[in-house]
Amino acid sequence: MNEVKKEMNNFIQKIINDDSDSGKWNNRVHTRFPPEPNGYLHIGHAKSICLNFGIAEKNKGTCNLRFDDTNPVKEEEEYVQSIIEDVKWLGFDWEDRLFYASDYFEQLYEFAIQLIQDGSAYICDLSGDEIRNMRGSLNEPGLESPHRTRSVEENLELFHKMKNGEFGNGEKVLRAKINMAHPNLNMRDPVMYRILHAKHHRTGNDWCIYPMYDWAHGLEDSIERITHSICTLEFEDHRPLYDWYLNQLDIYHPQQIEFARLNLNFTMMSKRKLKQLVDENHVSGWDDPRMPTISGLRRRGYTPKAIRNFAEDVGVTKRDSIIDVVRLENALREDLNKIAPRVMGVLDPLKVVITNYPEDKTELLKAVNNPENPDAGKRDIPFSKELYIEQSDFMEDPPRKFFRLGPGREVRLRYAYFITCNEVIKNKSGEIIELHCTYDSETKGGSAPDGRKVKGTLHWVSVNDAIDAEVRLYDRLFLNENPGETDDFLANLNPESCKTQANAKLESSLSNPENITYQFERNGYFIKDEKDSMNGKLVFNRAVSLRDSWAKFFKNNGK
RNA sequence: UGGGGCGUAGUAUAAUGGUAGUACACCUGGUUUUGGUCCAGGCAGUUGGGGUUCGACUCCCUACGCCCCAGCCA
Repeated sequence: MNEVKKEMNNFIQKIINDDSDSGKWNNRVHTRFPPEPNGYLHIGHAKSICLNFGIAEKNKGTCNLRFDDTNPVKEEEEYVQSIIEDVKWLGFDWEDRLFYASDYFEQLYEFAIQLIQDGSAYICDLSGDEIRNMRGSLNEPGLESPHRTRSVEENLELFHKMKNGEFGNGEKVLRAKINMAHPNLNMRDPVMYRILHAKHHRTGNDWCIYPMYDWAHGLEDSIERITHSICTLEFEDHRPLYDWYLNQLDIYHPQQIEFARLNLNFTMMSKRKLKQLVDENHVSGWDDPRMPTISGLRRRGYTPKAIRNFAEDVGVTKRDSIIDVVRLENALREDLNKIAPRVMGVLDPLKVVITNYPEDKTELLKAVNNPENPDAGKRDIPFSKELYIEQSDFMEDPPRKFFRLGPGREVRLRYAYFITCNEVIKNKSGEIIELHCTYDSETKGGSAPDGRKVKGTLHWVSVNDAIDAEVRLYDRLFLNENPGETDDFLANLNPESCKTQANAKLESSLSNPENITYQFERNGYFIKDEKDSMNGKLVFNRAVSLRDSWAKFFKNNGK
C-alpha cells in the first residue's frame, strides 16, 4: 500500500480498489460529471467535479463531461457555456469526451420501443393529477392505470404518435410497467417520457417527447461505458429503477454509487433559490462575488487550487453534514499565503504628515514581494512627507495591548522608518483628520541601530504616489447559519454583505494589476474586479481577510 | 406508520476484531519588520442498552436520533 492510496481512501476509492482486485471492470475507471444546464455551477458541484475527475485521475481512468439536458423548459445555452468555463477553470480536462444527453435521444427512443415490445412499458392517458392520486402513498399501494393492459401494437402506435406531435402537452406519457404496490414509490410504474412541445437549446424542435431523468440517466451511463456512476444521496431510492431499466434492456450496466452532497453553513446551495437571488437582483448576477457559484468565487479571488484542496479536505462519505465555511476560507488562505504577492493598500485612509521629513523629497524603499517565497524578489516603494495609514491603526486613547499608533507612541512603518505621533489634528466636529509625526532617520528600512524595539508595524502609502481605488469588503451573504432551511431565506440576507471603501489608497505598483489575487499586507487578499473596473476606475474585491488575532482579542476582551 | 440511508471530540473525517488518530475551531506559549506565516503544547469523541470475543468504533440483537422519497424536475 503506497502513500497516495492511504491519503485517498474514501469509501468510493475502496469500492474501486475492490473492483480492481476482483477484475470487475478490467481495471477500467470511467466516471462522468453530469450537470443539468439549468443554472450556474456552485461550490457543491465543485465537490462532485473534483470527486469524479479526481477519482478518474487517481486511478488512471477518464471522466466525461456530460450535459443532462432532458428538460428543455429549464435549460439554456448560457448555462452550458458557463459550466464548460467553470470546469475548465477548476483545472479538469475531459479531452474529447464532451457529451449531451440530447445526443442520445434517438437511441433512447429505440430503447423505449424495445421495452414496449417486451411488454414492459405502456402508454398512459391519465392526467398528471390522476397519476399522482393513483400512485398511493408511503403506506398504501397504488392503483394500476386502466391503460396498463394495452396491447403492444397499440402502445407502439400511440408512442409513434406521441413522438410525431399528435398529442398536446400532458395528454399522454410512456410508463414503465413495474409494480404499483412496490414499497419504493419510484417503482410504481414511473413515467419514462412526457410530451413537451418546447424548443430545446440543442435539438430545436426535433422532439416533443423528452425522457425523464431515471429513464435517461442509466442509459447515458451505459452508452458511455461508465463504470462508476457517482451521484448524491437522494438518488439512493432511484437505484433500483436505474438497475431495473438496464436489466430489462440487458445492456452494459454501470454501478451507481451515492455520496453526501456538500453543505456549508451560512451558504445556500439550492440552484432554484440562487436563481431567485439573481432574478430579483439581490445580487449583481450569478458571478456576484458573494455567490457560492464557481464564477462568483473566481471573481471573489478564489483559486482553483484552493477549491480543489478544500474538496479533498472535506472528504467523501454518506453522512449528511454541514461543513464550516471557514474551512473554505482557510483553504484559500493556505494557498494564497504561499503565492500571493504582497502589496500595501490603505482601505480607510488617515493622513500622516512627517513634520521633520524634507518637503520635496521622495525616496524609494525596498519591500519584500513575498516572505514565503524569496524568489519573488523585492520592489521599490516611494516614501515621502505625507502618507496614509489605516484609520484603525490610530487610537487617541488606546486600550492596553493596542500596540499601534497613539499620542506619544512610536511604531514602525513597514520597510520605512519608526515614527512617533506628536499631534492629533481634528476638524470642527472633533473628528481626527490628520496626524503629525516625526520620523527617526536612523531607522531606515525599519530597524533601529540602537536596538530599540517597537511592537507595532503599520502599512502605509505615500500620498503623492497613491492610487485611488474602490475596495469591496465582503461578508457572508446570509446571517442565518442554515439559510436554505428557513421559510423565507430572503429575510436572512445580510444587509452588510458588501461594504464599500470608496477612497482606498494603494501603492503605486498596483496601477496596472495582474489578474491575480494579491495580499494587501495586514488586511487580506484582494483581486481586481475585471467587470467593474473601467475607465480608469479601479475596483478591488476582498477574497478573504487575514486571520486577525487582535480583532479576536479585542472582541473577546472588550476594550 | 411503508421504503431507502446515516449515527466517532464543537465541526468534519480516519481507524473493518488489537494503543481511538488527523484537520479546522478553541485555549497556552515561542518566533516574527504583516497582531499574517511558522513552531511547540493543551482541551475534547465512538447515540443508549444487551450479546459474541482474551479483546468491539468495527460483528449480532435491540432501542433511540437524524436525513431522503408520494414531479409528466434533475
